[in-house]
Amino acid sequence: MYDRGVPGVSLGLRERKKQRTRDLIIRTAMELFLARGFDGTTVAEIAEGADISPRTFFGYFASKEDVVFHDHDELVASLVERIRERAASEDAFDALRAWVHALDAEAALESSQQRARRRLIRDTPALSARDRGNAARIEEILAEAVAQDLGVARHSLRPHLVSAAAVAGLDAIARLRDTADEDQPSRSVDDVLDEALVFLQGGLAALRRLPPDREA
Amino acid sequence: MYDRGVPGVSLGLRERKKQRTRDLIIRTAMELFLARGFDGTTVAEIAEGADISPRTFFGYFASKEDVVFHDHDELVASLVERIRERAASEDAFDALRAWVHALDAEAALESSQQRARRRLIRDTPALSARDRGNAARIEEILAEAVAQDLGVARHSLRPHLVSAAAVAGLDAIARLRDTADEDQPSRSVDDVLDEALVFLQGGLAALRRLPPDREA
DNA sequence: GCCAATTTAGCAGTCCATGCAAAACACCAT
DNA sequence: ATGGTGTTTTGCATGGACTGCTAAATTGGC
Repeated sequence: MYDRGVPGVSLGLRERKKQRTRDLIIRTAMELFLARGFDGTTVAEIAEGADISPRTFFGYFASKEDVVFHDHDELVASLVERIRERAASEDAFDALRAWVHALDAEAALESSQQRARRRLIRDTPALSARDRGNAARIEEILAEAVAQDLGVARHSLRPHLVSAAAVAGLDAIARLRDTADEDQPSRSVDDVLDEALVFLQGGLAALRRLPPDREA
Repeated sequence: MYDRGVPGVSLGLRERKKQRTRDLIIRTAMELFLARGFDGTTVAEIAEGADISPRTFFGYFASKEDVVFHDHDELVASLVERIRERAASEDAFDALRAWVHALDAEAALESSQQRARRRLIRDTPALSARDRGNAARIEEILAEAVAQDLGVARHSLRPHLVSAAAVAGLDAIARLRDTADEDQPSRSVDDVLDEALVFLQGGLAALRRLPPDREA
């Protein structure tokens, strides 16, 4: 019943098949979404394309949207882990930067699909909404880590100011990837992240010259 | 056909009735939402309570969600106007602060309903998502104004860092209102806004000590 | 009171999503 | 290989948001 988290090893045949079906659904759905648009694609069509019954689709994904964000949980998990296991010398930003870097290396391989996906999300209102929800979750995670670093309460203002700015930086990076190599490579990921970090560290420094954060 | 924007005056009887129906729908819907939850209330029930046909409901609102955010358009319009008409001596933050203040004064009157509404939004996923979308729109507006102030391009990074932090401050203020007067009044609105402003101005100052913003 | 425009209603239909129970399937021990 | 067992898949029925179309009711102006 329990997956021991070791990937690729010792999955029963059953699990393998489930995994294959899941991948097939994702691949089929994405193709259709890109061809006909998200709203222009029905669950029934995805099911047909993936050779399963419509009902089965919902056994794999709770909603049509979930297919588009199929990797979000992993992504969040990896960020959480990276932050939780950061060295004592690392603050939350260092961990964030390292994480983005690692991600960037992976993503470069399949960047054309990634871009198509981001474009799809961008011009499908339902998906943009969901995407912002995902960003909000990341912001929350960062805020918590920053709160630790600063030694203040989880819900106090400063960590949220900081993490909001950091997420804005991440957003800019995503946008940057979308438009990359259409013209010149434009700014590098590091460049943007650096600027964001300078900004929020400067902001924190300014606050430190004031009375400390009161209240939750 | 055209509403000349003068409120309360010279609206034909037809428009008046429409307005009354609209208000009735809002009032009815909100009561039901608060009593049975957003998901636990059907459009059919709202229609029945407001004495209209279900079909007519959709003549007034494009979706069930829209009822909850019925005032969002006005709100955005008022912010846009306030920012557009700010004095030459005012920057975007000054305008924002003035706007929040004005809003705060109004809202104080019906704060109990406001709080109920915010609670509803907070614990209904669909509504939270929509709310974040609204916040994103405000962030966009602010970013544009800040870009003007800074004399940089609309889509460059800094305005977005700044406006993201500002919106985080607004968020904190909203949260603060939600929990207000359950215990002591806690921090004042100004207090939070000030801190946010110190933060982002400190951030900007730090950036100014670096090469200027390259690229869009 | 009548005409023209607008608002409301009714109806049929699409689509997402869910619960439930039967069928198909895979795994295991014998 | 065979039957038992747990899991996955499926079909069927249902509920609910939302839309297009068309007919009816209402309203304002004359």
